[in-house]
Amino acid sequence: MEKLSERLSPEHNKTECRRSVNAVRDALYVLGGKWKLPILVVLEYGPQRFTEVQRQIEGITPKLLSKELKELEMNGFVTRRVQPTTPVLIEYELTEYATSLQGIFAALRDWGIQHQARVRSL
Amino acid sequence: MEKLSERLSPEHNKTECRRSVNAVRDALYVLGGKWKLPILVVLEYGPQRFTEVQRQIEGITPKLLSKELKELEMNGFVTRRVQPTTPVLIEYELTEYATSLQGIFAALRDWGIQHQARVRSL
DNA sequence: CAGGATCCATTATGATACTG
DNA sequence: CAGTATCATAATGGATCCTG
Repeated sequence: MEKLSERLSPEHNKTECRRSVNAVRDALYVLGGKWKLPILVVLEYGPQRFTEVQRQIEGITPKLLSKELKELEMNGFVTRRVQPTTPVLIEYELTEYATSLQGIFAALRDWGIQHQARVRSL
Repeated sequence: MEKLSERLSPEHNKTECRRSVNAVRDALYVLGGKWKLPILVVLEYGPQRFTEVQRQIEGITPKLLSKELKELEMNGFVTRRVQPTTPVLIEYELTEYATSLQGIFAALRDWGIQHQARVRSL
């Protein structure tokens, strides 16, 4: 891939660089932290209950899962739906807006798989 | 895009889900924290000195920058090069392996830009 | 099941100042 | 310039118990 630094003036280059950094930082602002991305990836596989999500993400405690889910809900990535059955069934699901994150999920997943292979080979 | 949950059995689905979560988690393990990705994005624009990097990432302190750079170096993403000029010139640059992260950078940057536009429109 | 409350330990991050 | 040292706070984690 062509390096940006080879085709742009130094000044333009820095401006571009900051723009990128700010975009990435804004993305990380809402997706940052240890658990948000893993939680979203789990929910990508369909609506799931609290305990289901907890089981898929080994290591997370209910306290943290609860907190992260609330933040994701506030940021419009997740919906908490209560099914009025008996007993009540509570499911978390991705919002329409969250589907815009698929590119990020895919990139992280693909790289993670490559990286796992690399680490094993060392 | 087709939903994974619509074409796979529930069991296979869960296995796949965990695989994805683990891949993402392993990626986040080396890229996690508040500053690693921003630092790598800056260095994508060419080798740069400590202070240069610091200026591009507003808010980072030298302590954190130093710590993060060391970790990135240990993980094989960054090289610290000392030019034997007078005075000495120290530059940080991405390694070959770090270029495998371009997909992640691009995904985060693109989404971040979209997200900025969305936030502004609210 | 779906969490909330509490208490404590460990990290992570931050502000400021300082050095070779 | 390229960091280090010191001090402080915030975020996160772990254990345990509790409730509608």
